[in-house]
Amino acid sequence: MPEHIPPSSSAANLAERIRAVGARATPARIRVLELLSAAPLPLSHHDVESALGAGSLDRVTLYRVLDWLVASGLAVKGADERRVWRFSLAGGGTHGSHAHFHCEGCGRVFCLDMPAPSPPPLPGGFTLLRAALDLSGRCAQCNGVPA
Amino acid sequence: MPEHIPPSSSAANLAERIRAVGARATPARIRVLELLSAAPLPLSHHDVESALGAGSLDRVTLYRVLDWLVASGLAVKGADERRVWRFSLAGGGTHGSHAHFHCEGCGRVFCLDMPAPSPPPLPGGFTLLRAALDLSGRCAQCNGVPA
DNA sequence: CGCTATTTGCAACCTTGTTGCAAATAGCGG
DNA sequence: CCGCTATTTGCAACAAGGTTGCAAATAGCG
Repeated sequence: MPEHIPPSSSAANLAERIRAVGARATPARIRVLELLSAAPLPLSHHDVESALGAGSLDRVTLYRVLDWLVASGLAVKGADERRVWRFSLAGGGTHGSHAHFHCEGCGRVFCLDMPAPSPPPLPGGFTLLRAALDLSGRCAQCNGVPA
Repeated sequence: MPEHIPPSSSAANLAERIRAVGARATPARIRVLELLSAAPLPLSHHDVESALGAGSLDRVTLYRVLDWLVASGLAVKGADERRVWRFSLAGGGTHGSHAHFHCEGCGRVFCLDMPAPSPPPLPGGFTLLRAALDLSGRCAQCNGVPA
């Protein structure tokens, strides 16, 4: 979720944003939010832990802070290709409509820019939150085509 | 992977297919293959374990059988939205064109009949094997709509 | 400054997945 | 049909990632 221009990443402003969702602006939350604001890519729990300096924040507290960020809508959580949870600031990119190509050879995922698929009809009672076109096959490299 | 007409799912034929890749046709492998053949959707390790009856097959053996199936090309492995590994028979279903709906509430997956999205342009050297439209949101039950 | 609900840290625990090794066995040749 | 050996299985132990309960610390109110 590359969103390189967060609204404001000063500690004071972050504290403000935290209080805005009705919670206490604690050092732990501010520091984690600062990190996420500065990160060009989604961070894993481990990334955050080591960026803060191991032991500087309890492992469990970090899990709770990250989950709280997601629950309060300040961050979003998604699994990467290696099934590691990664967190990034919310709001940034609704991510528009785009497709993923998954290579069955090397397992890498490529993002393709392409028009959104037309929203399909759903059974009654179902609500749609997200739609993704997932393609799979073999990438150029796995097909032996040089980059 | 709803492919309801697997090449052949009789135990004898599955044993044949296992020997064809140069390995021993053991009960564990045959039973797991049978399950995957019959499954309309990719199964998790846990799904298989409980379908076989807990304890009927050692936990570790099942991990090994599943990984062996993937290594030998009989099955494919992929992570679902909840980061759970799911296994399905390889090759079997070109799967036609249809979409999956993933409920973010209960985690269930529903198959929707719908026309295939038009095949998008791929970068040079890439080959397309499969295309799936993956929708997510909340199912009727999780929305409180009675069946 | 004092109070209380919210957060934190800790210790223990669960789940998922892996490793090493001894016992069982598929499938070969006789 | 029988024995043999490489392959599989089951077990026990371990490791990473994640969760829970509870007592101690503290943000932010008046």
